[in-house]
Amino acid sequence: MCSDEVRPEPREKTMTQRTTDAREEPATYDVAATEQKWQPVWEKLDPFRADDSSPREKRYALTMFPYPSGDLHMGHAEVTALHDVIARYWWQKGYEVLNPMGWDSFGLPAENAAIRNDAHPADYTYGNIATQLESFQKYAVSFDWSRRFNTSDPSYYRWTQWLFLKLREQGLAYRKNSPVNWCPHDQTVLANEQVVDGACERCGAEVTKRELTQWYFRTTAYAQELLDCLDDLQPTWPAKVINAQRNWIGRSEGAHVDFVVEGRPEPLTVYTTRPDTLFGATFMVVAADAALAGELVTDEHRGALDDYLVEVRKETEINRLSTDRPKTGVFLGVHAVNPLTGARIPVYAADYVLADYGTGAIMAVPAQDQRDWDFATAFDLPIVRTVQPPADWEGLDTMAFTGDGPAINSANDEIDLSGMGVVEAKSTTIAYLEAKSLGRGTVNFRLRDWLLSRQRYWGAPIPIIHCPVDGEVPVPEDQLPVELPELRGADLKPKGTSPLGAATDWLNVACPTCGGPATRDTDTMDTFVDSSWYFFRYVSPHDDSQAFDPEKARAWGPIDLYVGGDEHAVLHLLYARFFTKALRDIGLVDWDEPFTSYLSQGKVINNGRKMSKSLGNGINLGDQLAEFGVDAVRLTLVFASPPEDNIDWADVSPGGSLRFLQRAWRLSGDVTSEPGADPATGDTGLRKLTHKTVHEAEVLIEKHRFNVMVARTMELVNATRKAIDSGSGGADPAVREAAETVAILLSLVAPYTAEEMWERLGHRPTVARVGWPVVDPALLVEESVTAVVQVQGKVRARLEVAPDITEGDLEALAMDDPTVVAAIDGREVRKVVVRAPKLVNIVV
RNA sequence: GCCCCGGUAGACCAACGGCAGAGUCGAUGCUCUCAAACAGCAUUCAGUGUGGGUUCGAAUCCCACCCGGGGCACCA
Repeated sequence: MCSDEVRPEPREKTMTQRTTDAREEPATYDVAATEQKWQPVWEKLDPFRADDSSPREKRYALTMFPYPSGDLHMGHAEVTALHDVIARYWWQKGYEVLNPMGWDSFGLPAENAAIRNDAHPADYTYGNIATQLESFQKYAVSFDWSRRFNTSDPSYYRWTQWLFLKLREQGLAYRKNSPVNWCPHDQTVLANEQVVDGACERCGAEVTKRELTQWYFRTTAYAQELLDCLDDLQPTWPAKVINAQRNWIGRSEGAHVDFVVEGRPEPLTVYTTRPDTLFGATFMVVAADAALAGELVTDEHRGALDDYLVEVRKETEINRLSTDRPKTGVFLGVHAVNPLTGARIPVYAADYVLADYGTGAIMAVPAQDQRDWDFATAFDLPIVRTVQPPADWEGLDTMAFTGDGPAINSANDEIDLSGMGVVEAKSTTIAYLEAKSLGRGTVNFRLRDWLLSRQRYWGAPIPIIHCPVDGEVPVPEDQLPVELPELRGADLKPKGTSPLGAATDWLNVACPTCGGPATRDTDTMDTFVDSSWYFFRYVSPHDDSQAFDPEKARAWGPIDLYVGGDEHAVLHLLYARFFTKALRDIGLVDWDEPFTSYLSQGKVINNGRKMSKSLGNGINLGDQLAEFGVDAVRLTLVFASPPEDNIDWADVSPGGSLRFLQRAWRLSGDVTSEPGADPATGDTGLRKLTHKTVHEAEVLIEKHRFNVMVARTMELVNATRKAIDSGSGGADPAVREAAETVAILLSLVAPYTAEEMWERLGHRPTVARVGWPVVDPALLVEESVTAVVQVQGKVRARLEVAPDITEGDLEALAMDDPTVVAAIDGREVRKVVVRAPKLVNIVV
């Protein structure tokens, strides 16, 4: 660290007890000793074990399970601290809470680390899991550890494989040959969701395309439902996640239009969102890398297409996505006929049209589409305006007009769109095309099927056997799991084909159908498959007869609250939603959606920047915990801001958090009444605040305003301190009630401090399960409130009035007030707005 | 370019359309101390990004713009 001099003093000074004066209570408690003291006690009490047969109402709280790369970091600390507020609150409120944790332990980092260190991915993985488990336990999150599992355990991935086969039976998993995203660094294919701005989501390498036969999940089968259900999730999911998913699914409405191609029996069908502009279609473009291009091209032009394809395949995704790149393409030597104008229009192949969207072909309308305009300009093709731009529009000779306006040049003997706006012209055209069987209105989605095979080692093998006679044969269920071959000492370096192919003993098997020689599928599944169903497994994690127990799934689920980062806004959350719907249709569950509500937490950053090795601004969680203790770090993370905001570690003060915790703890030493003392005999003012605080804390926790809940707890601590020092004193039972309430409130955020307080208050552990304080409604009622009297919106007087004062009484009182009378100054009162009991506004 | 979210004291953040300030950090001063740390007490500082509108009344609702964050994007 570079700033040693300005850092807080070492631990002994800030954290140990002060024992200078034997008569005085110690001013602070020893954080490290407290942590060591309570961990074994809690382990023995096991207070967070979820009981399937409990009669209490059930709640399922889930936080994203970690990938085991090294020890826990600030991000884990934040998400679990926030999540634990809710989970512990639910326990206190009397629910039976399922709050499980495990590890998402398949994946590339383990494999890459193994390659670097000449070790085995399993060693790296299980070593890190042990480290993280220990850290989690010290961090005192209310997880039910009896339910933990790892996705890389054969007892888990057996069921990942089984579910794959179930989806395949339903036609939801299939293999096809297609141009796919290829990461040249990791030497594997990637799903669409894993390509970010043309680069590999994991390693950042520029993605290229390859033509490969791969396994897919048919996510598009649920495109509409995935979109529709977002409406139901809207109130309980963050807007940004809903928005991201909507954009990703990308529904659009338009039409399929059939074009007759000269010398070809079947039509060339295009998808367009602007059927109203069909009169302006002056040429057509098919995706250069689509099979269609090869089918359409004449022999004369085939050479040119092949040359062009070589160029196209060389382009990286990043270049291809650049919109200011000049348009390129080749003429295919064929013509089609515009069904409305009868014009003969040329057909081109170009790389600005995508093979896997719509039909892989478009009608080009240069006057109303900028991309088509650019192509038409480059290839000197005709441009016909069919929407009239406004008179003062300056793009008339230079660009496409995509706005609304009256249709022009849009009439033939049978249909006349002239003067219609875009919306009307669209529906009129679609109706005409449908009547003439030339096309039909249709809906299209941007969402693609999920490419799930990976050419890497550390994942669940795809349970398929390829037989020269029987083709794709599923591995029989009783032979699951298909275990990963050990391949210890083998070369796992990415070679573009799966390392599993090298395990010949494993590879070669008898075909389950015909018994002849066959080979296993050598690809492994994307690790997002593992995490798409893990929340089901937690309901019956040790069941070796089924993936999960449907009865228990019904009893616990769906998940009441899911907490995680928004880097998974589309990836994991969309896949998990897809899996849930697929499993529902298979009949395994009755949930439509897995996550009833979702809390997306911000990131922990430092000095305005993301923490990173290269910037050297990383904050090490272990160091923070050693310096300030678990509770202070947790409190800091919860208190810093609303959960969804980023936390800049440079803006917060774990030292301040520790000081607050010590202040709170000190209350427990100053309480001199006995446990069970009747608070009703105590100071009413403090009691009112205590009950109000509990009441507000409930509302705030349910609204996920944890930072404000902590602020309210701080207020209660301050008021209790004041009561002890200069109020009713430490013997007042109301002070005990307040201190005990503080301990319970803190049990959600600072479990060690809360437990220590609870013990000093004369109770036995654990404070985490004593139950939420019962609010006495009588104590929430104020005897008097301050009413504000405004004249012309300016505050002129304050009146102490009864909370149930009538509007008439309040108005009379206000009009009698001398300062108000002075402010009115004899002017005519035009209007009096009364909002009893809080406000009167007099307008003159 | 299209779509979401946000902008309040020096910093982090609060405020059912009704007194802009709950809490924390920082700074400053004081008390305690031989001195310091710890602790305690007190003080400090914004009129809510900008401009309009609705309203008796706007940080809050509406419109436009600016700035920041995020999603989508050669998706026809």
